Amino acid sequence: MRTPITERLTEGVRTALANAGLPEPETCPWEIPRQAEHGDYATNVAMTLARAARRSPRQVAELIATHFPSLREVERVAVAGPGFLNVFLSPAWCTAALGEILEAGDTYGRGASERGRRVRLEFVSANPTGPLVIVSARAAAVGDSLARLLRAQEAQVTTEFYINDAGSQFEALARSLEARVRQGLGMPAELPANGYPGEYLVDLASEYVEEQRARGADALEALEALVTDAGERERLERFGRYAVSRIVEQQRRSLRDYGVEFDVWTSEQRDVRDLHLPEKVLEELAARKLTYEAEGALWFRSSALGEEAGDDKDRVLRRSNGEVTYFAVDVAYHHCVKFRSADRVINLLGPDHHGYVPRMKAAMQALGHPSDAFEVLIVQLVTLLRDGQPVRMSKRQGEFVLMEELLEEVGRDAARFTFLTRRHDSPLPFDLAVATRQSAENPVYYVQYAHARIKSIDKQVAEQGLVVPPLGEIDLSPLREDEELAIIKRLLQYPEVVRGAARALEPHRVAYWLQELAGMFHPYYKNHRVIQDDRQLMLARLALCAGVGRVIRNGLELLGVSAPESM
RNA sequence: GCGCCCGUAGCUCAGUUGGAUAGAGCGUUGGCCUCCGAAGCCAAAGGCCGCAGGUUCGAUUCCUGCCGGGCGCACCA
Repeated sequence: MRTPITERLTEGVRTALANAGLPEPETCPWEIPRQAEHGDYATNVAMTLARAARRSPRQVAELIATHFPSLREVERVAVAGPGFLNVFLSPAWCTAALGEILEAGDTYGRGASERGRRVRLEFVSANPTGPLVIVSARAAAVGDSLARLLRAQEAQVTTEFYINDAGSQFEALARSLEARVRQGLGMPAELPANGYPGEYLVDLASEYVEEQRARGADALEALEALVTDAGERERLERFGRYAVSRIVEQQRRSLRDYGVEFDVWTSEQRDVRDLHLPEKVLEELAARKLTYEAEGALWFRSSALGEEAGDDKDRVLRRSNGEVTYFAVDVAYHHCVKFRSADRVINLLGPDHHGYVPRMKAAMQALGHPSDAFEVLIVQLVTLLRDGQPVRMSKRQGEFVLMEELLEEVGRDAARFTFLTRRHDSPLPFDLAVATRQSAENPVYYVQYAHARIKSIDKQVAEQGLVVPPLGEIDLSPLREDEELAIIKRLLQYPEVVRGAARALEPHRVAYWLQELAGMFHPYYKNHRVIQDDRQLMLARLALCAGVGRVIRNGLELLGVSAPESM
């Protein structure tokens, strides 16, 4: 499809308005009516234009309809209700368009609505204090799909995982590992009060001790010297860095198994603090007269930034003990790094961070970035159930369901698809027992099954030795059934679904749409035979099936879900 | 108390930047495999779209208030 159908229709409307001597509308929104009698596409431009045209909506609609140019795509234009314009597509054009869909192949559905935009997309960014849990799986599914959607619209996307390898949680992690190492060396040690009790740190500690042991007696002695003699800074550094690198490596592996890879892994310590970016940004804010000192600390005047960006109170940038806050570091990072290589910054955060959003927006705006250039999507919690009973997920208590376990239990495709059947800001109950027990009834299989069925038809054709000419030579005109036409029209909507999902940052739209497409294909398959004696009809139907299969595959690709040939 | 998000079928959720007679899956009930894959198809039942106002030709969608639920309100990250 060189130009989406709605653009052609809009051109038609503009031409008609010009011919009728009526004013131009700013936009011409097209919707797909629920009922077939209302056509394939409908618009309310006439109603929005009525005031400026000083005519009744119906009169405007009539004028547009009578002056509407003849287009190959359009069979007729009708006026209905208070002033709707209902457009009926030409069946002949639709069937011919199927050929174009097949020709476009894996590029069908791509668009250019985000062309030239550089997007920096951060998601998951779990603390490096333990393995990934199920919320991260949701964030990963949403974030990865968003990246795919935006890329399908020619945005230049950089995906990023931010590692919080500094600050108090980092220190708690380092102390926890140190305690476990002491225990591994047979020394008395207790976990710090705010430490991480999980078993994985015990394993990590014993691996660390083993590594040193394997290097020889010297290394082991050096380790013992470290825990007994070395200063606090050095111990924190050694154990903290080791724990973070191992845990991040594990997180990276889990994500890769899940089909999610990041372009950039950023270290808070190395890429922000060590470069003294926080100090730089504090100076910049000070130069703009947006900071002040009080109670020994340095504050950001976030409450004084106007209604839109305003925070409800001022925020501390540098504590009275001289350390910069996490907030200051984050502001520095966004301003000095992210915005230097992007004009649009999108962060996926958990609901526990939503109070944090206003101050970040305020800071970004204060530093001169357009208010809509920095976006935060809150990914709601996943409440995990097993047979209806809540599964507690607390790292502190050491009882939680890992992302790896989720993948093992319900599978990558089912997990990703399930996460993408809800809006990101809607809480998601996920019953592990149900998901496994009824995995065959999961919506993802409904969609995948349609694809597998189509592939199976192709196999049948090959086994029966039937010769299928190249697509360009197949006459598509035998596709005359209502269901066939409806399916083709559905396929023609696909590029706009993708564009809409990318614009709204809502991958779930694609998931829903695919379910509906599969919901049209399955009954069609039941009611009409593809392989049959009428060779012309068979070839045309094979082409239709190929179109459905292609769009399902393209759509699932945007969700990061596989399209199996058989299942 | 203040702020953000959410109240749609028994359950879980969609509802296309305000559109025409509100949808799907699960669950329930009843049918369909000598015919390209039954992970499928067909049918039935199920709704004051939380409540009350307002804006509009038109509201599940926007505004206000109330009721009910979740979350956040650190010199933590």
